[in-house]
This record gives sequence, structure tokens and C-alpha cells, in this order.
Amino acid sequence: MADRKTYHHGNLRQALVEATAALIEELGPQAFALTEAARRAGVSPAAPYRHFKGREDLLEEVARQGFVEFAGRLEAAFDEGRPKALTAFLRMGQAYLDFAADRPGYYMAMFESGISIAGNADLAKASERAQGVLLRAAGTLAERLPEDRRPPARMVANHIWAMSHGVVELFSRGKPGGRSPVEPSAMLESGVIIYLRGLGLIPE
Amino acid sequence: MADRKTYHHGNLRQALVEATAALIEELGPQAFALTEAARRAGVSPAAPYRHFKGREDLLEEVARQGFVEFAGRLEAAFDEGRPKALTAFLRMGQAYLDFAADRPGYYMAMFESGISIAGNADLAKASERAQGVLLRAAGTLAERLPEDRRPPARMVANHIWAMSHGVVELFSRGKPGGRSPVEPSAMLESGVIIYLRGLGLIPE
DNA sequence: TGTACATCAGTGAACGCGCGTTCACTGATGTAC
DNA sequence: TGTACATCAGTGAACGCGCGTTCACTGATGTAC
Repeated sequence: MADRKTYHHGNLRQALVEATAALIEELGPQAFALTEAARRAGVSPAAPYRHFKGREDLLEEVARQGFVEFAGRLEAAFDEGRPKALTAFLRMGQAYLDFAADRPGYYMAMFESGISIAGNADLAKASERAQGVLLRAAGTLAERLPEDRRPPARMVANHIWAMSHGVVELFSRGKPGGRSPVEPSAMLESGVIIYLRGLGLIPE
Repeated sequence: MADRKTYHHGNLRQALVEATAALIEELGPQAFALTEAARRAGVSPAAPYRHFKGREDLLEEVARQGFVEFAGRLEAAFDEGRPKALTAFLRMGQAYLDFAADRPGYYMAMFESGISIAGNADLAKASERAQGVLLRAAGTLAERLPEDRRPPARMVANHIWAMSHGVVELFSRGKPGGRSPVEPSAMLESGVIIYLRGLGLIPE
């Protein structure tokens, strides 16, 4: 990536996005430097300004692409609730963790960088799409309960999202308590199963 | 804080800790500057080096003090499970959110700053104490179940911690999806109640 | 196919900035007698 | 109570650094004819 034959890069915009994601993974979402991303793409520090308004704009694009892939993965994992809504839902939880593990730089840009999602229409759209997947999955699940004990899909989606995000932040990167003896994926699965049992979606 | 009568500050160490917490709250845990903390304490940029080894050391002290207060609040809220283990546990969940809301700078230093907890003995001790409170509370709760369906206290503690942290990160600071129509505290409470029902701790 | 030219995507040097840290120093405080 | 002096907790100037951004520029590409 650092060398290049031609004067024109050819794919600089995307190369910068990927270099930035790698940098965020290494240094954290606030410490990444536009200059350094340019260096890794084999380009002068001024070149990024042909493709992005500035540092913030680049960061938002990383997050946006992250949300797009994230939504796609969640959607594919849920697969419209096939073959059973319950197993599909658990599969989606694993996809959540897998994304955070496979694309840490993107995940951090999305959820830990402090960017303002509302201030960027494309970004907001991508974020909403991802949330929509979660919401529809929760709705599919909730529909299996009789109406008088059916929880709001939004609430279920938020609870599951919170637990998933918490597992990623606290246990997936060896952060605070050091190594947990339990794998994050097992921890999320057991948590979600207990939660769904509490909703009455899984029999004793 | 910016002015001072005497040549000696008198309480600079603590003033720096508090200024740093305020800065983290404003700028995020990676963007705070030692220089700026000194400025706010009304002192030259070299003065902090009389009290801390450097920037990292100061950040770790903010986190350490955070863990101490955090543990104290959780412990007080749980109050040995009085009057009932269940209500005490829910009260502890609220205390978790209250701490994050009242002391955001400390919370960020503890959980979002990327410091290495294991590398600092005092910090590790404070962090473990906070985790210990959660763990004992989960144990007290688990004991109410017959042995053959009693979950490991560590697992319960981790699940609750993950959900609490997730609610703080995703919904307490208006972060990704913008304003949620539900209060974070209501969201955490309903999530914990459903989870505990799934464990069999709350009857249908 | 060839040429003129507009447009695009880079360069490289420079800027002002604030940062973390070090250094020799000095003013204030506390203690021994 | 007074004095000498060690220690402590600040100062202020300086350093080297890398950052984000701007600017006039130039090499490469694409298009009209």
C-alpha cells in the first residue's frame, strides 16, 4: 500500500478508509491521524483533501461503511427468521460479536469515536438500517407470544443490543477484569437465552 | 480553580484529578491534555510532574478514584441485600447508571480510556473491589434458587454488568440512534427484570 | 489517429498550534537546635 | 522565640514532535473535434 507506480493512486478514497480503520484498531478512535492514514496509503498529507472534507469526514465514512457491512451481516445471519425465529435470533447475536471481532476499527468508529451520527445524512441512514434489522428480528420473535404478553419490539431490540455491546466492550477485548474464563460468544448466548426465557419465548 | 493566592497550591494532586475528569467529560478520554488540566488548576504545565509520573499516571489515578467511588456506591445501594435481595439488586442497577451519569469523566476513564488496568496494582485492586461487589450481589441472588438450577454467580454478574454498560454506552449519552423515547433507567430495569425472570428468580 | 485543452488527482512546502516532557531555578514550608 | 537549613512544590522557558489544513503547483487523464 505504501508504494505506487503511477502518479494517480486509482483507489485512494477506499485505501484511506481502510488505512484509517486499521489505525483506529491500533490506536483507538480518537488517536488516529489523517496524516498517518495518508502515509500508509503511500500519498502526501494533502491528498486526502481531494476525497474528504477533513479528518472528521473521513472518520464518518469509516463508520458509514461499517454500518453498511454490519447491517448486511446481521440481516444475513437472521435470514428472515429461518428455520426458526429463535435459532435465527441467536445466530444474529453471534454475528454481532463476529463483526466486532473481525472489524474492530469499523466497530470503534461506529460506537466509540464520538462522531455525531445525526449530523450526517448518509451515516444516519446506514445506522438506521442496522437498527432496523435488529428491530425486525425482535419483532419476529415477539410475534410468537400471545398479544397480551407481547413486549414492544423496540424494547427487546434495545435490551439485546445493550447486552451485545456490553459483552463486546467489557469482555471481548480483554479490557477491564482481564481475561474472563468464558468466551464472549458463550457469554452472550447464555445471556440472551436467559433473557428470552424471561420473556416466555423459551419453555423451562 | 484558575487563581490562587499562595505559591503552593495546597491540594494540587486532587485538583488535577478533578480537572482531568472534567476534561474527559468534555473531550473524551483520549483527547484530554495534561497541559490543559494544569491550566485549569491554575498551575504551570510542569507542576503536574511533582505529583504524577506523566499523563498516563494521572489518567490511571482518575480511573482508580472512579473505581473506589463506584464500588462504594454499588455496595451502599445493594446494602447486603436488604430488605429483599431482588429489590436491592435492582437498586444497584440504578446506582450503576447514576454513577455513569453523575461522574461521566471518571466512568470514561475507567471503561473507555484504554488504560491497562492490570499494569497498575492500586488500580487493579480498586477495579477488583468493584467487581467483587457485583459478584457478591449476584451470589446473594443466586442462592435463592435451589442448587440444581442455580447459575454461577460470576455469569450472572457478567450478564448484568454487560447490560448495564451497554445501556450507558448506547442510550445514556444520546449516542447512536439519537434520543430513545425510553429513559435509560427504565430500560435497564425492565431488562434486568426480564433476565431475572429467565433465571427463575421472579415468578410469572 | 492526432492534437489542444479542460479537468482531475496528486505533490511538497509551509503555517500555526498545542502537546508531553525536561531542566535549572526559586519561593515557601517545616524542622532541629 | 529565633535562626539555619533541608526539603518540598512550584515556575518559566525551552525542546522536539506530529498534527490538520492551506496553497500554488504539476503530472496524468479524458474529451472534443
